[in-house]
Amino acid sequence: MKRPPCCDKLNVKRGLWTAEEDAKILAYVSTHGTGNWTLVPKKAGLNRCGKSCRLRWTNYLRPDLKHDGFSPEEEDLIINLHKIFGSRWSLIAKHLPGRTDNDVKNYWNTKLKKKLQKMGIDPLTHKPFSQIFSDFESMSGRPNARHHQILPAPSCLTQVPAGSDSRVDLIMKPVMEQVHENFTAENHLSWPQYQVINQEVMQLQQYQYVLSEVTSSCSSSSSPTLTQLNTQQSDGPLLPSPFIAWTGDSISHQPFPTGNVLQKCEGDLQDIVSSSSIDYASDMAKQALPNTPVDTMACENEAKWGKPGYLCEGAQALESHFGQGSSCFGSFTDAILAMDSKMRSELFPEFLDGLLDY
DNA sequence: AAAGTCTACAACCGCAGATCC
DNA sequence: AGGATCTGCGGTTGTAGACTT
Repeated sequence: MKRPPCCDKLNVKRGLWTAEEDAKILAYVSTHGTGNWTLVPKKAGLNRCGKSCRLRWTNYLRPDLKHDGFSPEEEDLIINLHKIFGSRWSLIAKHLPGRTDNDVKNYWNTKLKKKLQKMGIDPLTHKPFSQIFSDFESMSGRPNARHHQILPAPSCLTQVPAGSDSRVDLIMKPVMEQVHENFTAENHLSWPQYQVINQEVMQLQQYQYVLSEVTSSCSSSSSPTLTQLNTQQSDGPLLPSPFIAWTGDSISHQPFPTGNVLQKCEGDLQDIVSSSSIDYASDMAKQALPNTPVDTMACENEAKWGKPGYLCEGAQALESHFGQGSSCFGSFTDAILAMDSKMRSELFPEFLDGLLDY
C-alpha cells in the first residue's frame, strides 16, 4: 500500500519562506527544542507541512550553520571526499562543520563539477579526460590466468547493445562490436581476465561518456543519452554515466572464496578483495561481525544497479596503501562501507583518514 | 528596455530505515 | 509483532536575480 502524503498538500503553503515564518520556527525551537515535526506547524502557528518545517530548520535556520561561501580548503575537501564517497552528500557534509548535505550537493552541482570539467577532469571518475582517452586507446592484450576461479563473461560483452541512430552510437558501435568479438568466445573467464575486461568496459563507457559530452556540446539538437548506448538495464533508477552499463549481474552470485574478513585483513589482502559484488561485501561484513547491522540498502543498491563508481575509487585508494593488485573492485572497501557506520568507525578508525590521504 | 537564458540555491519529493506505540 | 510515524537521504524541481542578446 502506498504511503499517504504527510500533509494536505492543497491546504499548506509551499515555496520560499518568509522572515515571519522563520521567526515562528526559531521561537518554537527555542522553547520546545527540535523533534516531532508534524506537530510543529500547528503549535508554531504555521500553515506549512511538518516536513517542510524540519527541512527549513536543518538546512537553513540551525544556529550552527555557516552561510558564507565555501573556502578553497572546503572545496578541496569536498572534491577529495567525492572521490571516495561519490554522491553520498550527508557523509561528505559530516566532514564539513556548518555545512549541510544540501549545501554540499548544490555547491558540487553548480560549481565544483564545472570547475573539474574545465580542468579537464571527469567529475564522476576524477580522472583526466586525457587519461580516459589514452587508457581506452591502449586497451589491448589479455591477462594470463593466475587464479583458478572461473567467472562467467559479463553480459555486456556477450550482447552488443541495442543500437540507436544517434551519432555517438554510430561511432561507438564498431568499437563495441570489436570488444564483443574479442571476448564473446570466453563464456567463462579467470579472475585476472575478468579484471582486465571489466576495466576495459569501464574505459569504454568513460569513452562513450566523453564522446557524448563532446558531440552534445557541438550540436544544438537533442543529444543522445548514454543510456541508449548501454546494455539493457533492469527497471530502476538511471545512473549517471559512465558506470550505468555495469549491471553487476554476472558477478553477483559467485561464492566468496575467503573466510573471516578480520583475519584476512592481517593476511593476504589480495585474496580478500578478489570479489566484486556488494553481496560479498555484505557477507564479509556479516562474517566478520555476525551481530553487526549491515547497511542493506547500500548492499542492495550495489547489487541491483551496479553503482561501483565511488567504490572503485576507494579501491584505488586501497591500491595506493597496500600495493598494486590489493583491491580488484574495491570489495574490501565495500565490505567496510557496508558495515554499520558506528561499528565501522570503531573498527576502522583510520580507514577514512587513510582514504583522505589518497 | 524587453525578452530570453543562465546560475545559484532553496525547497520539495518519494523512498527507506529507525523508532515509537 | 506490526502498523504508524518520524527522520534522513539523494535526486529533482522551482524560482529569484544576474547576465546576455
